[in-house]
Amino acid sequence: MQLDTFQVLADPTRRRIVEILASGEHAVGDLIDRAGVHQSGVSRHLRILGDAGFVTMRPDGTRRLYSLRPEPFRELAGWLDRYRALWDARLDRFAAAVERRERRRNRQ
Amino acid sequence: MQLDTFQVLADPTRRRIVEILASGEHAVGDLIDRAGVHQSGVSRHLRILGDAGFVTMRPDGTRRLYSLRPEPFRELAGWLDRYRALWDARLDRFAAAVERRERRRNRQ
DNA sequence: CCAAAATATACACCGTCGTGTATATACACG
DNA sequence: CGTGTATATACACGACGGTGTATATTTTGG
Repeated sequence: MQLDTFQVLADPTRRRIVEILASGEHAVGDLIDRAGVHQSGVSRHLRILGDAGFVTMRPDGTRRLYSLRPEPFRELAGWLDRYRALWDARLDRFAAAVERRERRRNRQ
Repeated sequence: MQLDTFQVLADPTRRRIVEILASGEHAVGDLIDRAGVHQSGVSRHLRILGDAGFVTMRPDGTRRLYSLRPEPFRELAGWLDRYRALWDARLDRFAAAVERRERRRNRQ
C-alpha cells in the first residue's frame, strides 16, 4: 500500500499508462486498449498512480478523465540531481577531479 | 531476473547502497553496517546492481571494491527528459531552444 | 425510476522478490 | 599447506504485487 515514486515506476504497465497520459487527459476506457491489461487492472493502476501523486482525476459524465501531475517528476529530478556529478557529461572536468582525488586517497 | 533501472531503484535497501556508493568506492564489509541488512543481502543487492549496470567491482586482496557507474543515471535522466515540459517550470520556449542547441552541440 | 454504460472494488491465485541461515569459494599470511 | 577473513551462493520461507473474474457503484438518458 502506498508505493513510493520508484516503486510506482517499477511496473512496466504503469509506465505505459504514464507515457500515454503524457499526451494529455485520457478516460479509463481509452487506456484499456493500449495498456495491454484488463479494465480492472487499469483502474487499480490508476488508483496507485493517484495515491503517489502521479495523476489527478476529473469526472466527465460517467467517465473519469485522468491526467499527469508534475510533483513526482520533480521529486525524481531532485533525486537524480544528487548524482548529477556522476553522470552529466557537462560536469566532466569536475568529475575527473573527483576521480583523481579518489584514486589518490585509495593509494594510501 | 535482470531487473530494469526502475525496478532496481524500487528497493529502499538498494537505494541506500547507491547513496553510500555516491561518496566513492566501498568494500562490501563497509556497506553491511550501514545498509541495515545482512552480508548475504548486501552481496545479492550488489549483484543485482551490477547486472543493471549501476556498479562495477574491482578486487583488492580478499575484498571487492564497488563503485557507481553513470549509465543508468543517464538513462533515467533521458527518461525524465521526455516529461520535462510537464514538470520543469523554467522550461519556456526560450529554454527549449537553448536545450536543442546544446543537444546538437553535444552530438558532435 | 430503470436500463445501459463506465468505472471501481472484492476475491482468489500465482509468481517474484527480499530476507536470513548455512555453506561454499577465494585470497592473504603464517 | 592450513587457518582466518572476506565475499558469494544455495536454500527455504514469508510477504507482497499484478492479474483476471465477478460483482458493486455511479452516472446518464429515456
